[in-house]
Amino acid sequence: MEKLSKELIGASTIPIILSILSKNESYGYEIIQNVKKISNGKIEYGDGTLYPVLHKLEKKELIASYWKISDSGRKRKYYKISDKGKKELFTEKENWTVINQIISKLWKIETSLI
Amino acid sequence: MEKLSKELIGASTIPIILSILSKNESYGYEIIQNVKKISNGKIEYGDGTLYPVLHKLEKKELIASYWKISDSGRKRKYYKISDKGKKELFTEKENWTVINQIISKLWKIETSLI
DNA sequence: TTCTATACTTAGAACTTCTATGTATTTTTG
DNA sequence: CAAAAATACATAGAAGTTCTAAGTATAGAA
Repeated sequence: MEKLSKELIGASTIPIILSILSKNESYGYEIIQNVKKISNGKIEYGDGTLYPVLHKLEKKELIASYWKISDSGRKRKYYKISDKGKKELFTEKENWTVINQIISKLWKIETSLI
Repeated sequence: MEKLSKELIGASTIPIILSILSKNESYGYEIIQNVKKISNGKIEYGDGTLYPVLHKLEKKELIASYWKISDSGRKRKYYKISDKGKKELFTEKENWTVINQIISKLWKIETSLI
């Protein structure tokens, strides 16, 4: 199985990021690694792709950030989900469920005709 | 439940159109009505949205078109899925399944932590 | 005869993400 | 110790997308 299509990646990026942040605070680089791992390499965000998305989410106040110095002395920008972000995530989940139902309905009918 | 997000609509448009055309030949206006019905009004393509997508799919040779005059005398441009389009639909289904697994995995973990 | 529904087209606006490039530090390897 | 690789973030501009809006045209209903 190959990489996923751009459209699907695009549609899933925000719900995925919000989901990850709803479990633990995290920072850009770690999110990229995490998503790669979870998806078995099928989703690999470029850093130039993810960071602008994080900035956008912060601007919309769905997440908030703060700088932290790690033990190694490395600077990391941590992101945390906000209440608004949690609500948004809930809505995104509902949407995803609905579209899945529509699509699986279509595909079931079709399969039965083949 | 409201209308779906643009991103999800965008990601699902091509698989949905190809699915519909894999069952029956159809034309733009009918596809719009059909999707509206199947989705209980949650997906309502504007005509200015759907037609360019059909043109794009035709240019990529995933579908082919021909004009037909209906009994009423009205001109309709019918679209038919091609072999290439069927392959594409298959790939899209695989992609959709994969992303669903990734996402539902994320959401399951999260739910169990709440 | 006027309005609504049917039917298609396309230019341009608006919005996205992705590529490419830049900066900087820490860790690993030779 | 020096070089290379990994870690970490930022952003301008390219490229691609869909959506809005406006236009054309005909059939049927009121």
